[in-house]
This record gives sequence, C-alpha cells and structure tokens, in this order.
Amino acid sequence: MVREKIEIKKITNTSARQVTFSKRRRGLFKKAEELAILCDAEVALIVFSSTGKLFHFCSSNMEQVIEKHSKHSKKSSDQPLIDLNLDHSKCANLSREVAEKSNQLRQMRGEALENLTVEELQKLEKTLEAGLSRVLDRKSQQIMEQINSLQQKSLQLMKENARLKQQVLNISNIGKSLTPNSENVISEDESVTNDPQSVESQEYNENSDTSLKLGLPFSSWK
Amino acid sequence: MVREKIEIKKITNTSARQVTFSKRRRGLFKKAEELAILCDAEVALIVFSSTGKLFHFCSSNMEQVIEKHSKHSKKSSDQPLIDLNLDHSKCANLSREVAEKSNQLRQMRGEALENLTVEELQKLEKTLEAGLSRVLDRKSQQIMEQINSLQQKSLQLMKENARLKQQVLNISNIGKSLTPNSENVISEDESVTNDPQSVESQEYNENSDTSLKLGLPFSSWK
DNA sequence: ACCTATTTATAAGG
DNA sequence: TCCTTATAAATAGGT
Repeated sequence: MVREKIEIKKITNTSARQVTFSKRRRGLFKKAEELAILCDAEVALIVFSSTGKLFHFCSSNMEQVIEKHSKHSKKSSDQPLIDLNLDHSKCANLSREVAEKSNQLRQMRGEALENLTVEELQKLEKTLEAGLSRVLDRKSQQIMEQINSLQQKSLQLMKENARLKQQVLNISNIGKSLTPNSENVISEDESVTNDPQSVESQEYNENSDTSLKLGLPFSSWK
Repeated sequence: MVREKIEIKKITNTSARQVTFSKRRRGLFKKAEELAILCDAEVALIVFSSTGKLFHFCSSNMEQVIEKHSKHSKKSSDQPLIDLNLDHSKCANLSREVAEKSNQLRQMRGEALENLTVEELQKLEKTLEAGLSRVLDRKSQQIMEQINSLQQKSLQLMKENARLKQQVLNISNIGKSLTPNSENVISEDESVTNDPQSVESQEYNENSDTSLKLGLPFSSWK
C-alpha cells in the first residue's frame, strides 16, 4: 500500500509473499495488542503461515478465550457440547446402572430388605429359589461328570496296572530262564515305569483343571 | 495516531474507548483478512469487547484452526487431554463395574454357570441360601407384624361394633319410650353409622399401605 | 456517522 | 531479516 497500491489477492511470487507475510503479520499482532490494551478487550489471534508455521497472540489466556468463544457461538459449539453432554449422561447412566445393580445384589444377599413389601420379598424369594435350584443342578451335573471321568480314569489305570504287572511277570520269567543276571534286562526297559502311583499322579497333573479337588466338603453337598 | 499521537494504555473515558474499539476493531479485522488473502495464511481472530460482546473472523474454519493450534502447542493441550482421558477412564471403570455386577446378578439367578468350578458353585449356593434365609426371615417378620396389626384392628372394630350396637339399642329404646314415631330420632343420628361393614372398609382405606393385600397367594408362603 | 490532519503501516527496492 | 522511502491506510479528535 505504498509505492504502489496493491490488489488484495494472493501474492503469486513466493518470496514476495513471505516478505509481505512477515511485515503484515507484525503489524497485525501489534494492532491486536493495541486494541486489547487501549479498549480493555480480550483478543486472541492465531495465524498459520502457508508453510504451516504457527504464530499466536492472546491478551489473556488462549484456552480460556477459545472456550468462551465456543460457548458463545452456539452452532459451532454444538458438536463439542453434545459430545460433552453425551459423555456426562453416559457416565450418569452408568452410575445409575451400577447403583441399581448394587442394590439388586445386596437384596439378593438378603441385605437392605427393610423397605420391601411382602410382595417384593415374595418375588425375591422366587428368584433366589430359582437361582439356587439352577446352581444345585449345575453343581450336580459338574460332579457327575467328574465322577464319571474319574471312574473311567480309574478303569484305565487298573487296566494299565494289570498290563504292567503281566509285563513285569513276563520279563521276570524271561530273565530267569535266560540268565541269573536279570538286572541288566530290567534296566534296559526302565523307560516304561511299572509304578502305578507314578502314572496316576502324572495323569492327574495333566487334567488338574477338571479333576475333583479332594479338599472339598463333600459332606455338605446336597 | 492522528491529530495527536496517543499512548498505548487503557482509555479511561468509556465512550471514547467504545468509539476507538469500533474503529480499531474494523481495522484489525480488515488487516487479518488481507493477510490471509495476500499471503495464503490461515488466520483466526477472536475479540471480546469489554462489554462481553463477541467478534470473530477466520479465514477458513474456526474450530479447525483452534484444533490445529491446540495440537501445535503441546503444553496447553495437555489440560483438555487429561480431562478427556479422565472422563474416558471414568466411563470405562463404570462400564467394567456394570459388566461385573451384571454377571454376578446373572449367576445368582442361575444363568451363565457354565464356566464356574464346583467350588465357585458351592460359594454361590451358600450366598443364595443365606440370602434366601434372610428374605424368608424378613418376610415372616413382615407378615407377623401385619397379622398383629390386623388382630388389633379387628379387636378395636369389635369393641366399636359392640359400642355402636349398644348405642343403637339405647337410642331405639329412648325413641320408643318418648314417641311412637321413632323414625325422626333415628334419622337425626344418621351421622353415626351403625353399619359395621362401612366402618371396616373406611379403616382399611386409611391404612391400606400396611394392610394385607387379600389377593396375595397365602398358600405359597413358607 | 463523517471529516481531516496526522500518524502508522507497508510495497518496492537494496 | 533489516533499512529506506514514498505513499496508502488507519485513525484521534472534533463535529
């Protein structure tokens, strides 16, 4: 706007544009600050150069001014506000749900029954009975499965036991008939253990997740 | 800057300040727009007057520029990010709590028992039994209270009934002895009803909240 | 709002 | 980026 008036449109020459950007940017920021001071105004100015560099000025606190602006212009603040409200109501709903379920759980444990009517107690009782019945059914089923499993395992072990006994018997007989020094023959076959205890504990470990824990209070099962 | 140079400090005269605000504001916004156009820059300008009025300009999209600015200045974006994360984790925690309690409730209702061990089923059973026991105790207590209440009420009603019968008898006798036209005397005393049914239903309504609902399945109580 | 004297901003060139 | 300089633009104070 000096030696020659210029038209307000994008300066095509890159270096000329950058020079003008520097000059005018300084002028703009100076004017912004002066406005803020002279007129006691809140001024926030953000500038990104065409190369992506950031310049900013705020007479007070940038975040504060931005927040204030967002609240002020309803339309543009709708998106973040809705999000915020959604988050808040989401939290509120979840809190309510937690409270409700906590109360239900307490009542099912037989607590906080003071304000329940006989009808409500009746309903609770039915629910508990139904739940208890299903739990007992499931427990019985589990136990039967485990017993069956154990019986089968036991059967297999007995068979194995018998087989091994027979094997031992055979080996002993062969050993006796061939040579008095039976130790070598037996030691050659050491990889096949003939100790039933050992086999059993091995199998138990492999299936410990489904096996009966012997510490269980069987006497209290119903 | 014109007739006389002015010092850059707050203009004390309110009207002068407002005039200057108008003038300089227009100038500032014009310069901001010119910078954006001439230099292909992204410019966002927010101004709040001392009276709280908002003026803003943005060469592109205000929210976008603000977002870009927030991301750019890491320090200032920390605060909202932390808040956001806190909100998210709060929601996540609540969600987890709801899921947990929902599962507990389902198990207490006898559902989703498939993956429970015998020990867990055992524990669940104990909890249900304890809860059921407490519910039954509370129900018995409630019922006993209601029965006592009803018995007392019944007693009172019987007394009232007897008193009213005596009253009616007395009035009838007086009427008979004074005049053969006993109808007038009786009608004068109409405010005191001698119908026990009527009294009873009245009392029931007053205490309906604590009275036994006759529709209850009494036969199923334990 | 407008006027206008004067200050400021700044385009072009180095 | 800074300096210079001529000139356009902005604007303080008055009306």
